[in-house]
Parts: sequence; structure tokens; C-alpha cells
Amino acid sequence: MLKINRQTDYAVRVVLALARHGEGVRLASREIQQEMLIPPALMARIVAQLARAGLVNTFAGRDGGLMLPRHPSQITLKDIVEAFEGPVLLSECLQGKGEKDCPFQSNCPVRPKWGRVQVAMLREMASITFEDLVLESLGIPMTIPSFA
Amino acid sequence: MLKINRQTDYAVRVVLALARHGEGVRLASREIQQEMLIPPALMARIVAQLARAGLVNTFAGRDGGLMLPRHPSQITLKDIVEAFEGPVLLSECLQGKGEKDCPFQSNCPVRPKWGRVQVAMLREMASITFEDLVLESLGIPMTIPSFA
DNA sequence: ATCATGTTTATTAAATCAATCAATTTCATT
DNA sequence: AATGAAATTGATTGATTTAATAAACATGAT
Repeated sequence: MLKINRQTDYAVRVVLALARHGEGVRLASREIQQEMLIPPALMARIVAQLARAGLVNTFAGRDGGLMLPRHPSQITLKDIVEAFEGPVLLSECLQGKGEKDCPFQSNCPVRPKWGRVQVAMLREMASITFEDLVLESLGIPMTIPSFA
Repeated sequence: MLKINRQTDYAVRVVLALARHGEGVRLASREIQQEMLIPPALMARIVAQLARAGLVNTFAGRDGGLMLPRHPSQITLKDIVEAFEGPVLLSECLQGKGEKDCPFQSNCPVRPKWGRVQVAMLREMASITFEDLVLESLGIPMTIPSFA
């Protein structure tokens, strides 16, 4: 169906929650989980992955929690998607795995086209920052989205 | 992982095979299947779906086969992807299913952003025609099925 | 030391995808 | 009409991925 998975969606919510509270603010994982309606048991995994990707700083122990390592304007949708979906690779050729059963072998004419689609997608995602999302969430849309 | 599925890839090969032979030419499903290294048992499904989407005309019976209903320049990657992946909907919000467990309910700030990404993707795919693919494929040697 | 926190791993359940098989319908040809 | 090559459809299996849960572990302010 060509859609992002749930964890990516949840991860966006986590970062958005932090971004809404400001750059230096530390929030407990549990608060965010409740505010953003994330399945409790999944939250752990999501936080861990965000931390691994350097998208949040975590603090264990009493009064621990999560904090953004940089300003929301410096974190984009692309960051989250790549951390959770892996590098976006629309076609199997683009992973190099498509040479065994491909009639064109290593010279597939379709491959560079998928590459173009992928680049278009990534460019758009890289242009959307969490500052944008915070503003949007405050009811101040920056752009008029127009989708078919 | 955010990738197209195999059937979509196979479907592109089918249309590409037809496009390479020209607009009015009728090819047997079996020929294409062998030329493009498509699993025999899957071929039936793919042809059926292409036909259902109006992307090929099919003819049953003796000397039946497949034919393109229009010029390759009038068929795009987007056509194939939408026929096989359904409408591209990156986020569940975009399907309207995301209002139950979404903390923002019907007013999600992220939704229009996914919409933008989606549009960028579709626009790029719509700009790639099978005429382009045929040109790209000229001069690229293919595997010869009988030697495989 | 302790307790509230994040971290990690293993497991289960559900959904999706790839592939196959078998039965059916279509239709040019004879 | 009868034939037979070809497309169409439905049911089924196995593999892979994703979602969710639970339990054991590590951390660090107090």
C-alpha cells in the first residue's frame, strides 16, 4: 500500500510533543506517551530508536526524560522517516538486490526513474521542519497544502 | 521499509515489454512472462489487474494476448503504481482512518505535510512515461530466457 | 540504598505479501 | 457446433513484516 508504518507516525508525535514544549525542556517518556496516545508498551522501543538516531537526548534515573538536542527548526520529517524506515529505497534495484531476477540485470532502465521519485520525496520531507509542525499545530498554517 | 511491492515491479516490466514492441502489437502473456522473468504463477494476477485498470487490453482464445490501449507516451509510472498499490496514502490520516487514536483528531497538523510529500511523489511519477523507459532501455542488453 | 526512570530482549499475534494450484471462461479456428 | 489455446478467477499455502506485549535489566538524582 506504500505507506509509512505506525512506529514512524508515533515517532513524529513524540518529537512534536517535545518541540511544542520548547527546545530545552525535559519531558518524561510517560507524559508524552499519554499526551500523544501511544501504546505504552511500544513507547520504549520508539524512544530507544529516536535516541539511537540522535534525534532526542535521554536521561535515565529520577527526573529523567527526553529532550530535543537541537532546535525544532533543525529537525525534519526526513530525519524521522529515515531513522524508522531505514534509507528510503522504493525499488529493490536501488538496494542492489535486484540483479538476480531482473531481465536487465545491473542495467535496469527503470532504476534511475525510481531514483528520481525517491529524491523528490526526500527533498519534500527534508523541507518540513518540526518548527513548521509546531506552528501548524498552534493553528497557524504556514502553507496551503494542496493535494490531489 | 517504504518500498513498492514486487507485483508493481512486475507490472512495470509487462507494460515495458509491450511498449518496446510498439503500440498496436499483441503479445502472448506467456512470451512476456518469459522475456521479463516473471514467476509464471503470478503472471495471471498481474495481467488481470492491469486489464482491470485499463492499462492493457486483453484477448482470450487462440492468438489472444495483451496489447497497449494507447501510446507509451500516454502511460506513466504513476498509472501502474496506483493500479497496484492503490491510491498512494503515506499516512493513515490521509485515509481518514486516523481519527480514532490520533491526539489531534480531525485536525492533525502532520496530515497536510504528508499530503505535500505525497503530491511531490505523484508528480514525479506522473512525469515518467513508458516512452521514456523504452528509450532508456534501448541499447541495454537483456538476459536471454532460453539460456537462463 | 532506593526508586523512578530509561534500555533491551524475547515472545506472541496479526497483517501483508509472494507464490502456487486448480477450476473456469473466452473465443479464433476448424 | 467442437476444439484447444489462452485469459480469468478463487482458494490456499508459506514466508515475511509489523504491531503489540511483557519481563528482565541498567541508570542516576536524591
